[in-house]
Amino acid sequence: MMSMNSKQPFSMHPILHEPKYTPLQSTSEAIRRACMPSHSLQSNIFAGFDETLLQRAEALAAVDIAKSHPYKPDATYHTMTTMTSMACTPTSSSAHLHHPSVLTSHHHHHHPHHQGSQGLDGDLLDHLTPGMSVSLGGLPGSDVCSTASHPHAHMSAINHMQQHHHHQQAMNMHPHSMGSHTSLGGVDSEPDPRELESFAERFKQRRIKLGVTQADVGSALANLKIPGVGCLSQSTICRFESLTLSHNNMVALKPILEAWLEEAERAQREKMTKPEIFNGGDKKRKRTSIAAPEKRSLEAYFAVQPRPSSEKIAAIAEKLDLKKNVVRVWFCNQRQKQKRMKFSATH
DNA sequence: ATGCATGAGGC
DNA sequence: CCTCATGCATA
Repeated sequence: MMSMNSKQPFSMHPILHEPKYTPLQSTSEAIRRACMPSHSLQSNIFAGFDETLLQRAEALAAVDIAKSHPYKPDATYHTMTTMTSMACTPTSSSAHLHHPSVLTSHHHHHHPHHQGSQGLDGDLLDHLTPGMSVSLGGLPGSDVCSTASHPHAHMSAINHMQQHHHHQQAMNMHPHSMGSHTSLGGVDSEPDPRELESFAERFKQRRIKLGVTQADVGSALANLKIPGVGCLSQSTICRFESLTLSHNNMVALKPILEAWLEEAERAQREKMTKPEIFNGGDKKRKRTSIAAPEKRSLEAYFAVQPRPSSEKIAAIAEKLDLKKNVVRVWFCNQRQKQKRMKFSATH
């Protein structure tokens, strides 16, 4: 996580695909964010609601937090409570033709246990502010993708198989060839976390050696034209390298990134000569920021009830003066985080 | 590097 | 409405 790859490739120009964006995003309603001075206890907003839980949660959280938490610096949004700059993230809504791919790898193996230990996510983020490699959008460089060029590509799923809650699972479906892994004895699956971890490390190292940013890799993936595989974002590449994806996701992505790496190094050998530039346009989307105090409350509620009902979410939203959907999504994301695998300790 | 968000697919 | 995989916007 703390590694930095400040790699800003010079000017490479691939031929890549175009940034496919969705011109319009959703989020229709506007954000009201009024200021509620009386944040403390003005409980009871909704009649039929059980506010006891909330109050207890807050109390609990207060204690918990107070007694032992340095807390994360993460919240850069200091205590300037709401109403500051953030505003709506409207960007209207409508179509969204994008469904990247759903690369999932089957076997879910759940580690029903601990792991992160972030009841309140204290160590979820120990990021140091790196300020590096951010070479998004625009020019995906990397001549790695020498040949072919073609605009967009994506969608299609390689395999989906998620959530099989209480059952055991497994079917098999794999992303497809490209040789990667074992497959010796039994089936081809090799969820071996150790291998994944080392691959991720190796991948990053070689990627940097190639002078390619995470964003470049993501874009370049489309050039591999692997059926069902389009490009990926810098975020995903970053998460892959830092192992902050679910195990299944790591397993599914590995062969793809492995293929890219192979191709990239091959291409590097026969060197470039395919100058071309390309650029993309842009669009905006605003990201909502939840202030630290609110975030603390959310964490408190989460500790007590990770899966609040719709009504509770509404009440919480009301109390914190956040949009209900923001709260709902926050809980979803929190659950994902709580669940996500950080192999480090799992073996 | 990560927070908040969207959307597909499942139940 | 959830889970999961991903992404945009940001710090």
